Amino acid sequence: MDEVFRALADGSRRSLLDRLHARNGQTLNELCEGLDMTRQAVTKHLAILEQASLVTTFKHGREKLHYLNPVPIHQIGERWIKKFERGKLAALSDLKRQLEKRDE
Amino acid sequence: MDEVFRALADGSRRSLLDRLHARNGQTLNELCEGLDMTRQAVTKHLAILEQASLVTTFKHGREKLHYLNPVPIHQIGERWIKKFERGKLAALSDLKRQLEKRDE
DNA sequence: ATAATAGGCAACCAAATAGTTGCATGTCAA
DNA sequence: TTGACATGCAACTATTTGGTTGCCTATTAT
Repeated sequence: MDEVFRALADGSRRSLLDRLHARNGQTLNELCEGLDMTRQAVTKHLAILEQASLVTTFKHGREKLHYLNPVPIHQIGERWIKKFERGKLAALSDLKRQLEKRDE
Repeated sequence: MDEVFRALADGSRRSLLDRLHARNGQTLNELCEGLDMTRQAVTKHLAILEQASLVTTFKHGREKLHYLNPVPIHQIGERWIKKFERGKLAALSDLKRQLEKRDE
């Protein structure tokens, strides 16, 4: 879980995930296109995404194909976001109360 | 959005959010209790959470009260996680297909 | 008034991060 | 078979990050 959060912390990596979400199974070079970064930098980002199991790769000849693994993102939604969704209204009313108290 | 992801990347910060989720409106010293970190380190983490609008603070005398702001977490769920939720099944079947192809 | 308490500020440090360049390897096509 | 293409590996660098220590300020309680 920690690795997933760390992987998602970087905007370049999130946009790589976006690209794969738009078109799954791209090669490294395809993923590099239009990015203001060297291929090696992209490789490193993809390695971090792979370590976090957000991306899975397959070798096809001399090409490396990158596929999105949707499971970890789903888990963050289920195990983390939803937990804070419960108690959201209570937290909001706590905040509101304090904001009003401030103006007394 | 970027600041929120960055803030969530650190485990100590996520556990501070957990603590506030368990009991809202804690002081700095309360949030420090039991943590293997100096008060100043905690202060820095809280500052990052505050910058990302995940936490809002109010001064009450010499104490500083910390309140959870549930909105950014909710937004990540809505704007980010849900986006990948759509297409999740397609991505999973892409993955499965490639895994099977590997064993040919 | 003064001591204790709650927190703030700034300088410093080590390790991690995001990026680079240069070169090597493996695969495909002419 | 040889050149072009796709990717891998390693060393190096600058910046960011997570943490520390030391001291200062503001508020409360005795």
